[in-house]
Amino acid sequence: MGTVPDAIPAFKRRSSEQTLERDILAETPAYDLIELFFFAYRDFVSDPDRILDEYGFGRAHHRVLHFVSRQPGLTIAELLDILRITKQSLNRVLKELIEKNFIESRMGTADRRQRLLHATPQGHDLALKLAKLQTRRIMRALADAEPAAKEAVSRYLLSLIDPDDREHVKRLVFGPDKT
Amino acid sequence: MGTVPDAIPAFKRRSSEQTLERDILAETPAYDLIELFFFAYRDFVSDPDRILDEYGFGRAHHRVLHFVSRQPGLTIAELLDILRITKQSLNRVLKELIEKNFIESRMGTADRRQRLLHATPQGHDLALKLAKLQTRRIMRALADAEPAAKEAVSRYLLSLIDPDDREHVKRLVFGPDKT
DNA sequence: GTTTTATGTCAGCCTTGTTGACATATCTCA
DNA sequence: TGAGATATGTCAACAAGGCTGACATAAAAC
Repeated sequence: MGTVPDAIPAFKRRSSEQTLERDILAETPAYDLIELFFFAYRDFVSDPDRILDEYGFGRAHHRVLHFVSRQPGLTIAELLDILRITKQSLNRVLKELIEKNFIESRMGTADRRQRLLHATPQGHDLALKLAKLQTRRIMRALADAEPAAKEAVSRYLLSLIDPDDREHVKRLVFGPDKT
Repeated sequence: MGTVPDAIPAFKRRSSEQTLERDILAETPAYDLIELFFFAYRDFVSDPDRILDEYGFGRAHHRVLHFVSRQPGLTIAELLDILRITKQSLNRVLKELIEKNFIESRMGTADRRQRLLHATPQGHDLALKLAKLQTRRIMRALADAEPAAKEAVSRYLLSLIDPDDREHVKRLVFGPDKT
């Protein structure tokens, strides 16, 4: 089947490695991973929907609240960079989150043009509630897997991200301390 | 740090296992996996956007074309079940795909009320082009990883899906033959 | 003091989701 | 065979959350 002769076992590579190489060259579509990613993400983001509905929020609000709650003092520019939307789109949902007292916007101290965003106690509560909900799903999935799976999945997801952004995301996700 | 004494090494469990258990009990948010999933999906679905634009299509068209191309003879009902949208939403994009000759709708033979959807050659070409684009990203990510990563990632994504849907998705993704 | 930067805001448009109501053809079953 | 269920199509209205373009303000930077 492969291009490597069977005669010399030492030269025989593992089957998955052969498969990988063949797929890269032929670009055989990875339908399984494409579709599983679609279905998994669909269900993953749907968990918080019910709760958000109760507050009159949508997924856009969730994303904003999540990152502000995770990184107190986040600026508008940084948030725009994370979400990759326009400031007009951001402003619509951010305004609502501020009006309903889930997020607070403080003037920057070093640079007074900046707005430093902070979640209010109410905002942190909601963000945590939603994160726990998604964590439950993640933990259930990891419980089925080998202990090494979490590391493998993390690496894989990180490698899917645009190379230019990878360092940025690493700092964001794992903290600026970790090398 | 742990609750298990260091004195008897045999009782010491692996660190990742301890971590997992603690996180399940305390529901410590899995911020890393939550956020990596967000960033990875953001970049993953953005690849096809440019190409779709050239055809005047959006992501909704992509999803429809993908599943029809993958499963010739798919019915409207089955497609609605996969995408979890309303028939009105589906119809809008499906109509455009049919008008522009990327998808063909044939009357069912056994049940003539059904529409059996098929990608045209043009439709298959576009679907394949988009799938290859996403596959390139996936393969680059897997190339960084150990050979066992693909299996681990597949399992993880599948386990993230709602339990009720898992069998359905399995059949869809891996084919109805595989047990 | 001029220019650049960070943010806010108005107005309008697009895609893609929603609900509700109703029409048609076909199948199923008593 | 005739009543009801089913698969699909369609009209209308609406909402969320993207987008562009234009313009305003305050503060920083040079």
